[in-house]
Amino acid sequence: MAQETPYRKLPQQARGQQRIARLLDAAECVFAAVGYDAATTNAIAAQANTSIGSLYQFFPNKEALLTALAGRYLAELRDTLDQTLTPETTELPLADFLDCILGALGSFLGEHTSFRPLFISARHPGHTKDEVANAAYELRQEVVLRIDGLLALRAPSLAEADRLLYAQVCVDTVRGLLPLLQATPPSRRPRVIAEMKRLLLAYLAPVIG
Amino acid sequence: MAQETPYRKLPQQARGQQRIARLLDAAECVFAAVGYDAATTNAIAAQANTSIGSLYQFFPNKEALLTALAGRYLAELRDTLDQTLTPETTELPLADFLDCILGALGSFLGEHTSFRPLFISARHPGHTKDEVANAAYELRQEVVLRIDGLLALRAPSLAEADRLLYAQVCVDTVRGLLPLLQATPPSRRPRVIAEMKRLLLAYLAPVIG
Amino acid sequence: MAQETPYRKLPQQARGQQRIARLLDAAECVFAAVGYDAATTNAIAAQANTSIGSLYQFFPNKEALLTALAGRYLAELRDTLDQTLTPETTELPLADFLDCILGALGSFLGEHTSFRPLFISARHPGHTKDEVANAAYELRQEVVLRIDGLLALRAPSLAEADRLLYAQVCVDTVRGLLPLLQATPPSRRPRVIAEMKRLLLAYLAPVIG
Amino acid sequence: MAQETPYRKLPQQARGQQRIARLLDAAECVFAAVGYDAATTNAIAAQANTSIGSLYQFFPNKEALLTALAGRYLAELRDTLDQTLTPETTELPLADFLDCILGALGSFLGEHTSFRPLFISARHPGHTKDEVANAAYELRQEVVLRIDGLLALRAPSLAEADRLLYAQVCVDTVRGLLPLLQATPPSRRPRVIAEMKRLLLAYLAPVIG
DNA sequence: AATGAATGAGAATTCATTCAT
DNA sequence: AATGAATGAATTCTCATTCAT
Repeated sequence: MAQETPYRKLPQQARGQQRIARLLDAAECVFAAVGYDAATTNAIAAQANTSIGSLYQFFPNKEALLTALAGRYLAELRDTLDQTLTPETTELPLADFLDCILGALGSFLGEHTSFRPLFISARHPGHTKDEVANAAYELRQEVVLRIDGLLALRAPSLAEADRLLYAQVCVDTVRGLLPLLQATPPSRRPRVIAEMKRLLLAYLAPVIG
Repeated sequence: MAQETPYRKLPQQARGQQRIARLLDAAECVFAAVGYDAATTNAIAAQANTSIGSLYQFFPNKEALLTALAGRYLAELRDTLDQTLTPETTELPLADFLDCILGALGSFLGEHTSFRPLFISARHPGHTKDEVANAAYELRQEVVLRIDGLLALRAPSLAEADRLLYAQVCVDTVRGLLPLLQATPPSRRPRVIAEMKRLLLAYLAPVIG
Repeated sequence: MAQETPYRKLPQQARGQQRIARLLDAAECVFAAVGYDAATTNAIAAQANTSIGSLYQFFPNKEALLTALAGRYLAELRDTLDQTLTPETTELPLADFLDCILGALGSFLGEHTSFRPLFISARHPGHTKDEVANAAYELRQEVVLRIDGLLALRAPSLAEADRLLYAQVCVDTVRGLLPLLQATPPSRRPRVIAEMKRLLLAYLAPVIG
Repeated sequence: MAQETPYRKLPQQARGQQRIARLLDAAECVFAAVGYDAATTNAIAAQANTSIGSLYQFFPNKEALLTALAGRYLAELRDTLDQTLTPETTELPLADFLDCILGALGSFLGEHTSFRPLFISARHPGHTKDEVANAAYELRQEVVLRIDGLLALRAPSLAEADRLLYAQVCVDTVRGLLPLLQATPPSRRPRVIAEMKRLLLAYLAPVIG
């Protein structure tokens, strides 16, 4: 889970920091537009208003952009979760607790559109080189661990293995339903979200107090 | 849903029929090994022990291989579902009913390992050219419609729109959980499957008799 | 100028003769539609409602189709010229004589649309493999020799070399002007043809009685 | 007549400018040797001592090379015509006037051997994608317009439409005769050129003062 | 550091021609 | 003879990555 830093060199100067941020913004934009495979490093450099040479000054290869982008998402995701999922959340009734979690995730997804493919993408066993899926896995695991932590507070008597399983099932269920949510016209999305909550509530209620 | 036949020409000779099958087998194999994007038509031809020219005699391009493969899966899937999901299934208690459905899908997935990526792959809004996701969508919709049909028999009083939504939620939930199942070591898979069933049962019980 | 017969084998049976004719018709059609280079032998076979195998039964390669087609044109051209350019033509005033020649060539071109590219195409020195240009050259030479023959009757005192040069200049001039004629909207074509005649008349009058 | 610049990107570095020139030289050479259709981009890159990647860095496709080459010819042609066809030329007797024009064109053709195929090539109606013919058309039209302009000075009383037609007839006549000139052994070329002049003079004398 | 030109392996696809049936 | 499947060299073009300036 711990990974080498994807950067070729950490720039000391502020200008470099900005350039990295611009490159990541560009990568986010291009990945979101055409997908990781179809994205070209030249297009990313162009989108960032830099030269391809500069891109490779900071990132050793295309995958490093993805990794760094995932890292940035991870940091932002942690921030969001830190702010919305406090230990007090644990005290809420289960339905409200779920609302909190789904709300936090939902707003994050809403604000980081290109995060969605990363969050959704599934690992295909065998495709060892599916960088997107690997990066996605790590991001989801972060959410899983958060939820696991909250469940631990809320239902201390649960066995650790069970708790982790419940958390994973919840996250993967949400992941599975996200495309349906996307494909649904906005007017009918609340209904889908309601189903999502009902599903998770029905699943968790028997095991969580 | 029905699409133009992806074949360039339907071979009149038996030899050609076999070669098409061999090419599809090869495509299945290569797609499963490295994914659609990374798969090369040359690799597929080689895997099929044919020349690249023969491949293009029957398939106008790489996408056609995927489409044809999805078509073959669809036909086989229909067969499997026809055999395992009879109207009588409807009479079973909900838990057994779910066992049937999940069992059918599970055995199909088990026998067609490279079908899984297709079944799992999600559409990323915006990537209009994501052929895998598009093909996957059609395959899943077939399952959705089957389940919808069964639900109609089982709970005739349900509104059609609700029924379809329930079916979609179930299928996408399973889709979401499949990677978890894959990533779980075989010894612990029964537990995951049990959770899957519990999840779906808890979701459906309140709305299905 | 004499060339090997382009046919792989001269079919004894009438059926084969017909098939050859059909193939040449098809080649004419396809060459006219997309040009020699872009024409594919498969397209020609398809247009002829035959199999590619049959095509190669009669023609050893693509060039042979062109050669045979040129041969057929040559025969037809000779027929046309035989009928329209009789020795009596020689007796006419020069203007009427030119009318005859241009009329004969014009009607032939009108009836054999795909003959035009062949007639027009120029040899590019150096492109030794420009089959179209080579075939075209032979066709034009036939016309040159005819005109030369007529000039010999009409102006017996001319030196042979001069006569041939005059004939060649006339033919190449017409060849040069044909694209202009084609590009001119039909309503204005008579004007272009009139210029063509004026040009040739002004050229020949001083040297031909 | 003005067309989009065929270049993919205008190189900012001097090195790139040189490389473009080298690539165009190579294209000129290869086109001249085997013709546009048979020329391969790899051969052009090799001839230019560059990698195929560099070629595509500057030219998006093979046609762009032709277009750029035609553009270069056009610029050079304009220069040549500017220098040789001054308004004073108009004052000369018609025979000398023709000498000037043919001389200018002749020397240009002599110095740019691979320009000839471009200048000669005819549009075949229907072959919409005949890039060579299209490029050739533009080059010839430049000459036509130049001659038209000179005729306007020389014979101001001519109707514009007539003038343009005369100019076109002259250019296409020359175009038609060029292959004959090429095919003639050098020793006899002056004779052919003399005929060419006699032809044009006889054509123009009645209409131009 | 920054730029962007240079590289070339590798991808998809075509098509003339051969050959098994 | 007829059919059409099989072949594979050849072609155009891409793009991750390196390197000279």
